[in-house]
Amino acid sequence: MLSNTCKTAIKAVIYLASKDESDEKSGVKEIARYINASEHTVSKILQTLARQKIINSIKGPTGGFYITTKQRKQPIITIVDTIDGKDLFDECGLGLSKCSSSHPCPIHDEYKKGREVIQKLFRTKTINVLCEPVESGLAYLIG
Amino acid sequence: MLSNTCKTAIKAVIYLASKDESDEKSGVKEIARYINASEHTVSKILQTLARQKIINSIKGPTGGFYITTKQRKQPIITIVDTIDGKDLFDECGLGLSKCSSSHPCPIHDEYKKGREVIQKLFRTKTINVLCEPVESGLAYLIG
DNA sequence: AGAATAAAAGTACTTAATTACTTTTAATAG
DNA sequence: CTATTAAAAGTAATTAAGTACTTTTATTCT
Repeated sequence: MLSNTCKTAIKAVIYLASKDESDEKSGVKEIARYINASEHTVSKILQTLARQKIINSIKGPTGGFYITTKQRKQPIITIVDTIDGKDLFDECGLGLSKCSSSHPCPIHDEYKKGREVIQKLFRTKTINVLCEPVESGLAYLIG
Repeated sequence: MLSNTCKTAIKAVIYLASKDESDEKSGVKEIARYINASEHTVSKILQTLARQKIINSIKGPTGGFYITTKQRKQPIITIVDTIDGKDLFDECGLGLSKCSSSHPCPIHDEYKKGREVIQKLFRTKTINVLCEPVESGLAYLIG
């Protein structure tokens, strides 16, 4: 469903959002180590997200990436849209080019039903929600 | 969700299954032209499917690919499993490695709900079902 | 049997996705 | 104001997915 890059993006954002202080900054090295991904990959992804104002970045010593309280209220779909593109949830399940609601393929409606559950999930659940189990630590999720 | 190769596979099988006669054989050229895909790609895919006995092939003149009445009763998932692999529907929606039903991530249950609608669809709908609108022709679907 | 046909199979090429490396720029601390 | 730190940005290398080409093998028809 989601690309690997997008999954890494979500993990990195979860890590940032798991910080108690809204302005606590994390370096790429630290994040990459924790989520077990390549430093280079993580920095590329976080740069992209920062450009879209989904997270923030500060250069220089004591710099790093962080996410504000307000930004934590964004739905997860903002990450997905930025990394995987906006039409991930719009295509026919079988890739039939001429399938549409007015000319549906035999599985159109049922596929749509499933897809919409997932889409709604990404639209309504916020980044905050992903950090809920933070009391018991996030290691079991993204470590 | 499905890879492009897998979508092409499904289209090719729909084309085969749209033939009235169970033993009516179609050549790669004809199939590829109809579903608007590369001949080479289509033949690779069909060879794979034939090896898995999802469809059949006969060499030589008057040869080609075909699908029996019995094979048309197979669920679509057999194609998906063969082309995209068996664990397409088993992963966590966010790619969190340690997410599981006993240690679910915050969106685990809801994501699973959506995924299972789609999975069930592929498990229960047969190849036959995809050809139901055959009376009005398949052109609007795969042409 | 020999020629012709069409899939099988193996190989090579192309493109896109992912990962790695290098240089530049901004910010801070001494 | 210089050195250091860390992200930004651009480039290059790798990997995987998809597409193209070539040779082989089985089958049928003459």
